[in-house]
Amino acid sequence: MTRARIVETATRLIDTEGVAALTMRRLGAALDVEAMSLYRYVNGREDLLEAVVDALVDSIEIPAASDLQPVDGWQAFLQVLAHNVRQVAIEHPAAFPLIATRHPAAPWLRPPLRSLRMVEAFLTGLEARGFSQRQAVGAYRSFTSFLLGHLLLEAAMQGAPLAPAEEPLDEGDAHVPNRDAELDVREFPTVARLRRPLAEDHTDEEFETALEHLLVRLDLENAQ
Amino acid sequence: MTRARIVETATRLIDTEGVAALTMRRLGAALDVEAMSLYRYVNGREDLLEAVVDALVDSIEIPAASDLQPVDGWQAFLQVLAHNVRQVAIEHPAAFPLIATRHPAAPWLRPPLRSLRMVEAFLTGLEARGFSQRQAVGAYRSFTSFLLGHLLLEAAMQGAPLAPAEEPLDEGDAHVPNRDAELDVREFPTVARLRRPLAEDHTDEEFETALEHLLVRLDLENAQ
DNA sequence: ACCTGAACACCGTTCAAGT
DNA sequence: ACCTGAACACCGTTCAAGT
Repeated sequence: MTRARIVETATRLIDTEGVAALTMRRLGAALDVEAMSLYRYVNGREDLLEAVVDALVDSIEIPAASDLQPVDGWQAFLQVLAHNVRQVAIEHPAAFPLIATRHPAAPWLRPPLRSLRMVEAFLTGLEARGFSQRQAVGAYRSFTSFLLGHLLLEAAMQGAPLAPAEEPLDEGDAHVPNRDAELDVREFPTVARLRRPLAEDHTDEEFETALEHLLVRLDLENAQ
Repeated sequence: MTRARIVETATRLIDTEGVAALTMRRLGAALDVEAMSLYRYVNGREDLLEAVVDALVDSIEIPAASDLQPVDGWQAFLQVLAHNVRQVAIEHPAAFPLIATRHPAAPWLRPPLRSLRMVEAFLTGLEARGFSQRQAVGAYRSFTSFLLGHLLLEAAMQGAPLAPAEEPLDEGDAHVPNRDAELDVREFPTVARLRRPLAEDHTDEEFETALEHLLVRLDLENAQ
């Protein structure tokens, strides 16, 4: 029994059954131990969640110089890093929101790159590829905002089936928000008309093109 | 006692004491009523949270034609809308993450514009200002991603003081993540060096320039 | 019609006690 | 050194009973 093992199975429990299902007692059971034993390794539930987040962030692979072609510059660095973060988000759709939601220790540790190790690697990575100090810091800000927006949306859409369909109240049936199939064409004609294009899933291209645009933007700012 | 009043005080409770403090029993007490009474108006805690989110989303002001100058086009529409969403996020820093985290009813209801009314207004607003169907849908996607990333980061940074400082474990003191003041210069030299620029708060300009860039990008895509 | 008391199952957490 | 039983305070939720 180690803290690492606890964090591991906690992460798995979250990913398979949702954050709400992560209970000290259930986690204990999953580890064949009583809940109270966990308090030897973990400072309560909050500390456990924090540890899960830290482990997830630490599992993001940072592209080393050897991973990239010698000709590649910062663009390749950010490209690869972005996809590595995305991979973690996709692998842990239920746990990823925790990364976004829990307040980081310092105000400049921005999710999802919210660890000192991560920030250090990011900044040195960009400075090594020609960014000035201000440019590197600015890129850290834009890059994190970009990742958070896209990946949280992606994760939220994945987790949908986990939420048990809720029954509407008996009373007030009149104003239950319309679900999927039954859409009030009178009240929302435009949504009804654009139903098809709205329903299409373009997550991959969206991420790709938004990333591309961010890189262009950074390039322009650096040239100025 | 109405559902609206319940949702209202629930929102206030969340904003002042955090989501974890929103308990059926405490909410009841805040309304001078036993917790069980709430079940007449609300289908359990989950339904209540959903209602809080819906109310927040509905409170976002959508710029009407009369709010804008006649010469203003879609750019002004998106500018004003973006700032209105941001205002709600800033007024409810603790509640805003709920908007981002809870799965919307339909996969194309993207936070933070996650209501039919909102999507309808957004799409008609853009179509009325010259967007094609595809362009309007594309803009809905980029715009929501942009808002989510920026506003969630902003909200997360605001809420920081709410989180009670956690004591590190007695054992394993060696690898407690360094907090603010005591930063290991050896291990994280670049972060230490860029300490100053990193600590600066540029939330406003960031939002402004990122929004500006998004508008430019949409303009380019529309021209193609 | 609206509120409540009592009850149940399930939490997080502490601590003295076991091995 | 590590795990546990018992206990406490606090949850969400149901339902029969009150007014």
